[in-house]
Amino acid sequence: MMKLPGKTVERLSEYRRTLLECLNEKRNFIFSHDLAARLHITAVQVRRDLMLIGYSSVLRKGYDVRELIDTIGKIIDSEESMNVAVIGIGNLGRAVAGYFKGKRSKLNLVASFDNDPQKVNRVISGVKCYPYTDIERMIKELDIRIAILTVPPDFAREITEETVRFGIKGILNFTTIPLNVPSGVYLEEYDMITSIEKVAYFVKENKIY
Amino acid sequence: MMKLPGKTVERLSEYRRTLLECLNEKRNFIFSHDLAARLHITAVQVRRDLMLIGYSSVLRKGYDVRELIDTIGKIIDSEESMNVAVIGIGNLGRAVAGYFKGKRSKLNLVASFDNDPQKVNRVISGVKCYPYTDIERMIKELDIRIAILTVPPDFAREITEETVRFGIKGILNFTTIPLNVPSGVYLEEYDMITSIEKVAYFVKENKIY
DNA sequence: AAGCCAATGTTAATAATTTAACAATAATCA
DNA sequence: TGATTATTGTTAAATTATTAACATTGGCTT
Repeated sequence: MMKLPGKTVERLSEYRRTLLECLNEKRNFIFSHDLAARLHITAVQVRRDLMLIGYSSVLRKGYDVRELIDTIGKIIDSEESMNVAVIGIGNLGRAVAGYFKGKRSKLNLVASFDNDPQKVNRVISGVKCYPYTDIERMIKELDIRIAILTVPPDFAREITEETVRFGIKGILNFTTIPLNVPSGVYLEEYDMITSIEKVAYFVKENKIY
Repeated sequence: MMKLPGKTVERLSEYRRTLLECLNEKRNFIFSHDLAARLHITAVQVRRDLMLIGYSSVLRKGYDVRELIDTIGKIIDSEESMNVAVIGIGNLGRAVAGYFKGKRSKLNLVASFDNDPQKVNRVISGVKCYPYTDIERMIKELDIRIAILTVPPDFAREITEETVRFGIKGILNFTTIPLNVPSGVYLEEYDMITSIEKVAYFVKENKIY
């Protein structure tokens, strides 16, 4: 399987999320245009993405929800499950940890890290919290591949450098500090202020006050 | 000023954030390639975006940091400040509220909403929390234009319908439920699971275990 | 002060992404 | 059963976004 465009990967994740909702609703089949409508995109987009991953429905009663969930999993999930840690278990860190609960998928949240003595060595939002001094040991012991960074900005660069040195291969950075990582490490950054400012801009431009 | 592409708006927000960091570092001028490097994009991208907003540096000693911050503000901020509310003041809601603290900009977080009796009528992360029953009154009284949605998924659709009915013009949806809003209301959605799955996918594809 | 250098603004080219168009085909129904 | 409809997979076109190319210009050097 050729490497997919990032945009397509994102949508596949969204398709799966939506399909799982369908299962909840006891819907076993879904048309491309239904799936599209739920995600505010076009049916062509859906069909094209599924084409890219080589999925065919055969039936004309829409896609088999369960089957498609599986197919998407085969593409975007890793063979065995991958371990994840949240670094900085403040409000955002706990929110992230909460999102993992009850979520299927091959991603296991196996640890969090923080320095607050109130938190260290306790289970918070379902994950054990370790002190930063244990980070090297735990990354190796638990085979952690992905770090979700929710630390205060001042601390972001330092901790990133460490996690990378200790073997982390992917970072999702929620801090406001842009990071630099060596090649071979995948970095995804998200700044919620940017999203809010974007909303504000388009609200302003609509001028429907 | 013509309406800008969403991508450019996002980058402008990021430019400003970076420029504010520059001020912290007592840097008063910055070259396009410096700014670009900090954000992992190209210098051409920066120059092109600035061209779009009609900014010229005149100097060849880089952009005047303060001036550029102002210019970006003139483009992406609204004339008077715009009021924002966080709906659902759980972990994620508190994290969002925390991000607002110490942030300049024309966006004021003026309220949060929740139904937990532990939270209602108290100040949490710097904002007063109101019960959902007050939502109509407060949106109008405080002239709230933007809602940041951080409620449990089951509640997302219902509360969205209400906020829109009561006059909200922009929604940033952090829940896992895709929303539908009438035209005239701007909707931005972000699902952190998608980001994490994207990271996992590219880690897997790199295959540098 | 003349000439070089470095950085900019802008147009043109390229690449990526989305959308449109349409042929193919299973399901439906007269 | 045969025609019709609805939906799919896929190629081609259009759009959007990024990058390259380059002329311009202020500053610096000698």
